[in-house]
Amino acid sequence: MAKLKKSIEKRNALVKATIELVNNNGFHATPMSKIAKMASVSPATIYLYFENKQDLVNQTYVDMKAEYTKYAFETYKESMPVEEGFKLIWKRIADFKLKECESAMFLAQCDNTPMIDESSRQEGIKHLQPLLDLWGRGKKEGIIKPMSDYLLYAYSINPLSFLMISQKRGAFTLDKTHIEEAYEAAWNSIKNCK
Amino acid sequence: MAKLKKSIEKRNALVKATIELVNNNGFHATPMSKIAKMASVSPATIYLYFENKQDLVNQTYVDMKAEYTKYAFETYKESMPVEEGFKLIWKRIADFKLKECESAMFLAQCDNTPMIDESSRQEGIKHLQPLLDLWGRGKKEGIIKPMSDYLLYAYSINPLSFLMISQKRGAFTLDKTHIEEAYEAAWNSIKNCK
DNA sequence: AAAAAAAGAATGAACGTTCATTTTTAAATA
DNA sequence: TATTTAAAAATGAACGTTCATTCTTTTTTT
Repeated sequence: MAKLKKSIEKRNALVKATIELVNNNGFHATPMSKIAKMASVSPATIYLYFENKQDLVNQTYVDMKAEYTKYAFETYKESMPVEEGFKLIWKRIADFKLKECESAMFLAQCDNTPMIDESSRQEGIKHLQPLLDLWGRGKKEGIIKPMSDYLLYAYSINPLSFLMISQKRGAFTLDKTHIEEAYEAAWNSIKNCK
Repeated sequence: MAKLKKSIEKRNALVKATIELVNNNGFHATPMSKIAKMASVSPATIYLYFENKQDLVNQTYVDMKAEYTKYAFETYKESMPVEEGFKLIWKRIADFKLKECESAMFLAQCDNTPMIDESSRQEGIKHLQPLLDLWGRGKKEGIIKPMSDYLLYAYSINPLSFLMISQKRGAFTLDKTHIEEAYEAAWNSIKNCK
């Protein structure tokens, strides 16, 4: 239970190394020994902080999901009008995916593979609640299409992951103009056209 | 070089087993021995058809990408008007992701991880050319927003991957109505609003 | 009967994890 | 404050296992 006292910096270094190695080589090609080396730690030390490799990846996922949503909702207030609130959150998310590109890449990889345990995945989803609440409000007010949240997410949020990955692969560069265009496309796809 | 003559059924069984195991367990947890067992073949036999594990996964990826795009463009003709052509291709893609769910899942996993060699990834991209040509035509005619192809893809095609994965995870079910809504959202996000 | 294909068993390397030991930290004592 | 001491944290080497791949033999095909 009480696994605290131990150096939080060491834990962070391990999480960071995990992200970097999994991003670049994939889960299947990131041995614990490399993670340890990159974190300047003995392989045995990893097991003081994490149960095993799966636990390390699970915790890294949940940690990053929390960081991601914390950033996304930091400046949002439930009192905001729907459109303003959505724009704000959307921009924060776009911002995060550009600035904290490593974390975002790792999340994208986890979300599209079976590498994370189902329970950790569920835990990650919980953090998105404020956005779902905002959409619920938007639907009630007739501002947002009365669609499944999955559809709303697929069209207004998820495309950013694809763009981020394309950018990371060097295929193209996501600049300010692109972000504006992307926001328009996102909003157009979920807003209720009168 | 000439690796033909050998049973094509055996090769297909290996590719199919690879897809199923990687989909369910991830690359890191699909040993060659399991692939062999599922394909009812000796582990050594795999090496008559593929150079090594990486080559097996690469070829599986390129094969599935070819199948995917063949299906997507099968009924499309370049003589079609832009909007009609897009709708047709979009529906075929949606159809493929629902019917050939296993292949589509595998492709999604490959596209979001570093598990495929860059050269195979490039080869896979080539197959999308007809869609890019259609978009080029649409932009010239002022029907489609003058955006980067990456943005067009991110908003009009890629969301289907997210929906497919959500469906596969049992989170929700993608029915006929959803597909119609999804098409509207896709078209709204890329069409040029006058 | 020769060649090609397939098989199962064998191999060596790499991996996740643990063990035995040392080093560091912090509390207790003088 | 300086010294001692016990617990906690950290380590490198070792362990047992699993894996991708190869080797040798058998089966199938031509």
